[in-house]
Formats: sequence, structure tokens, C-alpha cells
Amino acid sequence: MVSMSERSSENVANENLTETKPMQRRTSARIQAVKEKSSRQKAEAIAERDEGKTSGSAAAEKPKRRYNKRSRKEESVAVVEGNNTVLEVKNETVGDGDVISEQPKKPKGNAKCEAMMKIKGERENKIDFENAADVIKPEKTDSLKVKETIRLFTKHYLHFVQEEEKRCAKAEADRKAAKAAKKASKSNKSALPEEIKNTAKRPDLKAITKMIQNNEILNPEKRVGTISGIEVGHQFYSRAEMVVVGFHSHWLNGIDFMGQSYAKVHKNYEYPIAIAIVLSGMYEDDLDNAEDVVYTGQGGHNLVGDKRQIRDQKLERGNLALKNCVEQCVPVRVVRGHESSSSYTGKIYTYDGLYKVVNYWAEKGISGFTVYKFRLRRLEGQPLLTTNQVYFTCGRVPQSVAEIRGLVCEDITTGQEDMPIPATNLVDDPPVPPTGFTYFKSVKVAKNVKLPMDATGCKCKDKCVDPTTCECALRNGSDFPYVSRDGGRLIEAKDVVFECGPNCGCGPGCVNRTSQRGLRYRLEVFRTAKKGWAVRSWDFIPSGAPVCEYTGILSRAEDMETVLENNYIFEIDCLQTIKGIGGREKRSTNVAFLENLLDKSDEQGSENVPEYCLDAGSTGNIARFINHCCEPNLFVQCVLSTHHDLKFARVMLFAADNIPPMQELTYDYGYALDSVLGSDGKIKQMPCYCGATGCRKRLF
DNA sequence: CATGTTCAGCGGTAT
DNA sequence: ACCGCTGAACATGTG
Repeated sequence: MVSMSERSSENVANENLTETKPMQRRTSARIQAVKEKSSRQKAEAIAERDEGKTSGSAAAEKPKRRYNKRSRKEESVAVVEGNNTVLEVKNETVGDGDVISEQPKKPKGNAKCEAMMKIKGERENKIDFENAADVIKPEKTDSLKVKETIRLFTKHYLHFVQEEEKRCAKAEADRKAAKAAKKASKSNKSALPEEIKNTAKRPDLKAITKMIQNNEILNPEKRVGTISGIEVGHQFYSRAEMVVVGFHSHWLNGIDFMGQSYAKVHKNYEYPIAIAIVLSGMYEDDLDNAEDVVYTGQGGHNLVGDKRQIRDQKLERGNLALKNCVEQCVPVRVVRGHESSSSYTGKIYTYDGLYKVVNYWAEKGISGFTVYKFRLRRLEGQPLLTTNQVYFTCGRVPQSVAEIRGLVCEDITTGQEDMPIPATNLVDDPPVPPTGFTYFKSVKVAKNVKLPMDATGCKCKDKCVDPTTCECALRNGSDFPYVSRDGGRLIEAKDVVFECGPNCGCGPGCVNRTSQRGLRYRLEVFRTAKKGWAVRSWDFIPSGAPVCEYTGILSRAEDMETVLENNYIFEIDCLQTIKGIGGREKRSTNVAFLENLLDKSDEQGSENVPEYCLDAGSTGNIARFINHCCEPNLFVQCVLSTHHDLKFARVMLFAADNIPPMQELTYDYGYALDSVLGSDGKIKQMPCYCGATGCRKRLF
């Protein structure tokens, strides 16, 4: 290998990317990052930069950038760490499944059951501060695994939604064609079957099947007790989500139990035993039942809406399993279903903790048939089942301007957005509104930047539907990147999304213009104690939905280098991300059209650093208030519509998860550690206060 | 808003 | 290998 110092600046650009990274003269925060971070490499990199400076080579003419990109957290003060994690340990330890399964078979009587609870209590108290870090380590990855598994599920789900939408569109087209054909030849009764097969209406179930086939189900083995990574209060947005994380293995049944087959593996129980139940149609009014529940067993239902019994229930299947739980003191995971607009399915399921099956009895139900009833009591020592967890969002989300506490500005957008964005401040005294910027809804272009507008459009009319003919769909790999459902959702993160633009024949309602329709959710800017301003939504945001664009002044990156300490600069690093140079995650799917674009940019000798950036320092939209998080709920997606130049790609933020109301919106700023240089030329560090379990502890 | 249809993995049983 | 249980999700129908 040629040693670094022997390289001339001219051949730098031709070197392979990994090697050239330390050679970059321009200190772009993300790009300059050295991926493998041995200190030796770092030292070499710095030495290289110094050399470039003094030698006056061509590359060195480009001055160092002295600002910190989007590092507005400098106002932040000291961090308090630890408290939260300790709490988490407590939560996790209570009701730990292993503790339960260690118990001998068939403890007799209640005394032993009580003893079990006590054992757990002692364990909980034993956890000390020093060991806490070790204990929670696996929990961190487990909760992340849960999140990732659900994201994977959503991806499959949206994929099947799209297939379904395609099928419906085709069916519709066929039907129209058939009608037209009939009109054309009236007498002819050529029997084109009007009825189109109604299959596969359940994309959620398709997604489950897919994940089973791919071995993507988390915790495929059933187990008693808690599931690591799923805390009390966890919200599921469909039954299917519970299946794919191994929390409740049926998408239909209320009672999940371990059958005889488990007797071979875990001999300490008499099977079947129930492990998880779903309380559906539980009305929010009977709060008294929160800790105490009377659950009706399964069987004998007529399986239709009127919910009437038509046969006697028998002590078998789930009922038998619950009975065995009484006798063997097996705790049961309890999930409650709630009607809620805060979900794409209209329902939310909350994990409300472990319950003990106290006793059971048979009685004659309303219709005169035998039903089994089970009294469940919530185990002690678990996180409180607060009103908020039962009512989650209700009551907390303001319904009108008058209800907003700490209001400091009614609408920071000055009426530009379709809905007002209020700002609140319950932190400062006196409460101050956000200042020092001008709200501007869309991107402004700097005087010395010429934005191309040369995208050739598709020839579709009204709405693009056929991905095999729509030119814009073809650019995305012969599929639209969005589904229409829920107002448009991105199926998965892409290198770049090609949307329809001004030269397309379709109208604004086209699914391939999903990110062009402005704000869809009632957002709020609120003041935090440690992180400055932050953003949250009053509405539920489904995973894959567009949240907002990052706007600012579209400027040449090199013009920014004279600016000191501008913390609101977003480098348009789409190209670099695709090439795998940047700090952001590499995405999937390479499409022929995109390959073409990349080749073209290579011919132009396009850089390994972003040429353009969005400066939201003085002018910008809501996105400039969104904080960084190491485990964020939004992701960055580059979008092209008016042109096909990756250097000027629009920057959109999409929901990475289903986001409940009032949860802070965050994305990963994408810094590589040690990639930002201060005005003194030294590596600058910035602590991260995001509070995620997997926090890197430093922003850069 | 009520009613109806379809969905597919599982636990158990028979082979 | 087969069969029946199960109630969620969603489409369709009705006033």
C-alpha cells in the first residue's frame, strides 16, 4: 500500500473511498468521519490535514469549515444520568419470567404464591447502582430488537398493502374495461365474470406469514412471564404486532397458552398453561377493574357481532390453561384493547403487566349457557397502572388553543402552514418564545445557486396508478414508493425517492406526490430543560408517513465555511449516503435509473462531500426545531421531483415508527464521532442528551 | 353504525 | 396429515 504522505492531491479523487476519507481537505462534519476509529488513523488524518494546509496544494485551497453543523444543543447544561436506567432495571426485574419458571412444580396453596411475589420483591431491592449498567445491557438490545422487528413487520405490512392496492386498482380497471366492452357489443353476452376474487384482504396476516417463513419472528419460543424488551405500558397497534415479537402468538385468539408439546422441554409445569390474554372491548369506564379483572373464558360464542353464547363452554383449551395457572401460580401477561383514533387500525393494545389468576368458577351466563370466569389480580411491584396508560392520550392532548398550557406563541408559522404550530414554554421564567429566525415554509434558493427544474414528467392523468407504465414509478424500480392508505405512507427508506413533479401529467392527489402535501399533523414546539426547543405531535403519526421537509436557504456548502457557529445547517448528503461515505445508514435497493444518475455524477467528478446544504439558521420551517436522538422515531429521506440532481435533493423527514401523540419527534443527525472541528481546528465534542437506551452519549 | 366474510397458525387427535 | 377453534380487520350494506 502506498503510504499516505506519498499521495499527491490530484490522485486523491481516484482512490477508493475508504482510503480517501482521511484525505479530504474540507472538514465536512459527517464526511470527514473516519469509519474505523483507531487512534492511529485519526492521528494520520490530522497530520494529513496539516500537511495540506502548509503545502498549499490545490486541494488545500478549500478552507476548513469552521462551523458546527446543526449543533444547536450548545446551550445545554449538565447531564443527569443514571436515575432513569435504575428505574428501568426495577421494572424489568419485577415479574421476570425466569424467576417464575424456577419455581417448583405445583406449589400448594396461596402461601407459596405469596412467597413467590416476595422473592421477586427482594430481588428488586438488591439491585444496586454499580451493577445496574451490567444488568440493563441486554435489555437495551432487546427493546431495540422489538422496535426493529416491528419496523420489519411494518415494512412487510405496507408491502402487502401496496400489493392489495395494486390488485384493487387492476380489478377496478378490469371492471371498467368489461363494462365498456359490454356497451360496445350490447347483444353479445360474452361472459366476462363481473365478480373479482376477493382474496388477501389482510396484509397484516400476510406479513406474519412472511416473517414466519423468513424466521424473523422475535422470541419464537413461548414463555411464561415478561418478554424482554417490552415494558409495562407498551403500546401495540395491532394484534399482528404482538405475534411478530412473540408476545401473544395468535392474531385471533384471546388466550395464548403453552400446550402439551412444551411438556417435553419444560417439565416443571402441568400443561396447558396460559401465558397471555387480551382483554378486548374493555370499556374505559370500568377503571376499578384495572387491578382486578373478571375474564370470561373462551368457547361457545357464535362468533358474530352480537357476542352471544350459543353453547356451553367447556374446561378445555384456553379455559383449562387458565385453570392450570390458578393451581400452579403461573402469572399471565395481560393486554387491553382500546378503541383509539391514535392508531392506523383504530385500536391500541397496551401491555398492562403480569396478573395472577386467583380463582375460577363456572356459572350460567346471560343466555343460559355455562361460561367459565377467571378472577385475575395484578401482581404488585410493577409500574403503576396509571390513568394515562389506560386512557393514554386522552386528556393530555389539548383540544383547542385555550387549553394549551404555557403558550408563548399561537402560530410560529405565521399562517403559512395549513395548520398552526403553537409554541409552549413551561421551562423558562419568564417564558420566552422561540426567536431569531423567520419562518418560511419552503426552501429558498441562495442567489449564487441555480436550482434545475428539468425533470421529465410522467404522462399519467389525474392519479398515477400503473407502476409498469408511469415513468416516475419506473425510476423507483417499477413500483411506487408509497401506499395510498392513511394518506400516503412510505413503504421503506430508499436511497432516493422519485416523486412526480411539475412536468408530470398527474394531479396533486397522486400517490407519488405524498410528500408534497404540507403538514398533516398538529405539531407543537415546546421548550425542554436540557435540549432547548423540541417538537411533538398532538396527532398519531403512522409509521412511514411524511412529517415535514427540512427547509432553509439552499446554499453552496463552501459559502457556509465563513459562517461561525451556525447550528442549523443540513448538508444535502444524499449522494454521499448512497455511496456509503457519510454517517447515515446505507439504504437498500439500487435501481437502474439511480445507477445512471450516480454514473453521471461520477463523470462530473462529483465530490465525496456535499456541495450544497440547507441553512435554516435565519430562515426555516418546523424541522429546524427537531432534536437529534440516537434511537429516533423519524428518518431522513431524500426526494427528487422537480429535477434529478442528487446534490439538490429535497430533504424529507418520515415517521420511522408509529408515533403516539405527545412523543417528541427526533431524527438522527448522522454525525460520525470526532468528525466536527471547532474554530481552533481541534476536534469538537458535544454530549448527547437524547436519553435513548442506546445513546452514544455524544452527538459528535 | 350494524352485519358479514375471510383470514391462518395453533393445539390436539388420528393415522 | 388433517381438522376445528378463534375474534380481529376490513368490506359491504343499511337507515
